[in-house]
Amino acid sequence: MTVRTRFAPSPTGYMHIGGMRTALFNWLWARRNGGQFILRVDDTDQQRNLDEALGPILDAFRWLGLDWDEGPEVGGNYGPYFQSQRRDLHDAALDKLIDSGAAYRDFEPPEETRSQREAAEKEKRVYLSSRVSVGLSEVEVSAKLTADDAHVVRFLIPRDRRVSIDDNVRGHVEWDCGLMVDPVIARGDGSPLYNFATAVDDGQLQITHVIRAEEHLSNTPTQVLIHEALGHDLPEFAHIPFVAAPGGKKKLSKRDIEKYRKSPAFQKLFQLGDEVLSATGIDPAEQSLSPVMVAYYREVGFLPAGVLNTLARLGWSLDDKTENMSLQTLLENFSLERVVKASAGLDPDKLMSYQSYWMGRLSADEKLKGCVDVLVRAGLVAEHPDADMLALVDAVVKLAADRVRVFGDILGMDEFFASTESLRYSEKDFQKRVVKPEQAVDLLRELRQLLAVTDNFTADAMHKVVEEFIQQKGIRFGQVAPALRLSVTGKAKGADLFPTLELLGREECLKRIDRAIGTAESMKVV
RNA sequence: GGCCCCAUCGUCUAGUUAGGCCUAGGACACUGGAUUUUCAUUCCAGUAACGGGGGUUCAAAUCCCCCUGGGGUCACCA
Repeated sequence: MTVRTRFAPSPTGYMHIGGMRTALFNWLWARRNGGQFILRVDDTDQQRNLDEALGPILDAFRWLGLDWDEGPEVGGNYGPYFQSQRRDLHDAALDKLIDSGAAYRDFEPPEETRSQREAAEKEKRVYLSSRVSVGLSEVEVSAKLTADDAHVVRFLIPRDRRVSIDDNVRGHVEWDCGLMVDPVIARGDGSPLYNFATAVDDGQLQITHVIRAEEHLSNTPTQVLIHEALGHDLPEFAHIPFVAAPGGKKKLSKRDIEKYRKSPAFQKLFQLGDEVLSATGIDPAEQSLSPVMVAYYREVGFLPAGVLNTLARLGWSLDDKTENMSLQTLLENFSLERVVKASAGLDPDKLMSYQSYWMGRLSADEKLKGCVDVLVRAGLVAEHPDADMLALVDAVVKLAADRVRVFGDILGMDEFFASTESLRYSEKDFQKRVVKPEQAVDLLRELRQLLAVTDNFTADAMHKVVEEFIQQKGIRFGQVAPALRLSVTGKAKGADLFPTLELLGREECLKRIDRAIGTAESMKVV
């Protein structure tokens, strides 16, 4: 039998990173077994703007390179792939269940049901459906239907049974039906509810493996029972652990973003993200983007490979030592057997480590393209840059290769793209390395004269000049380099100093040094 | 609270199905050192875990029981 897996997102306007991991495992399992991966959109609730709500989800799949064999945009033989358009299927299944007596129309007022439930809770007794409507005769039921009495359809739980599954991750799990409430499977108007619609759809779509997050485990007995009543072959189940928040054990959730912002484990990621996002004109506080969403990583300049690698290693391992895995490697080795049972916290440090690894293996062309893209978005480089600009960016990227872990890091090297006037100095560092040290400004002035007259303004030549200068003065390199770097780049850290000077060019360097000297002196006077 | 799930370094994990090769391996993070005339990179080294208690056995991280702890879920949401 062909393996068929599915991912069934509700169109929420964003793709959750944990959901993406579930989707990845589904995709991997289908592809590994030469089967099909299906995207079904669970939009039972009337969606306001489907494009807006579904677009970001499909974008996330495309970005990561996960294709789907059936679903939105591509169609397929088991469609429609929007749950809202499958109503006739649900209706037919509902009729079947009612006719066979597996489900019943419940006319009990909701308030009554609720108060019974509350009473049971108060008395610490298990609540079970009253089933008063089950005793109604056919004539009574049709009378009530004709009178348009409000009702819901409930599935009749066989209370004398136990349901069990042999979960591909969790092993044998069993439930006592005698403890289960008859679940509502459809509203009075016949519109289906999740547990029911899912069973109908999974059956009709011939899904062989339901791979989903652990929080769905408690829905499983109901769905199994509905599958049975509908005469479906039961799919295999695999309940994978959910993705937890960094440093915690709780499910990673969009609602807790503000909490995450303050969490030490998340700090560095947020800081990086805030810098890149605000530089590219996105307000990070607006919450339209956060590390809970896949799009966040794309905007900050992560690589699909880095994100994919991180996701795959969250709850799964190939063996006792393999860490860096491409999608291809994952594809060749993925197995449900090696999925871990315990929930796993997303670790931003490890994410960054995988990311750096894959960034390091990226071709020069792709790296350049990614960096240019961010620079353009940040307005540091004009759209459709000319060859000179491309060459400059390329040179910067190569010069600072180790520093560009995500494309957004290139924004931290704005000194190469800023003019003398617009270059910003880190005030604190400027004080510390230029203003405060005794002779810093004097040394800088002398050095400036030397740099102004070297034959070639190359890294090597400059290196030699500075070398001779400090020997002659009897000082250490550390007494001139920091001030020089700060004057020219505005920062205390950066790529190799001399190649940086060369890249900036003599004229620009001298202007910046002059500006720095001027600024430092005016500060000293005050 | 009911039901269900889970439990190895700070974190992600290997080892648990077939008990001995485990004085518990790897990775990230952290600390120290080397290289780098700055920062970063790179390299080397180090710190660091089987939640507790009972069994079974010649032998238990691995099997059984209990406890503790953590988590998920309990809608006419999906």
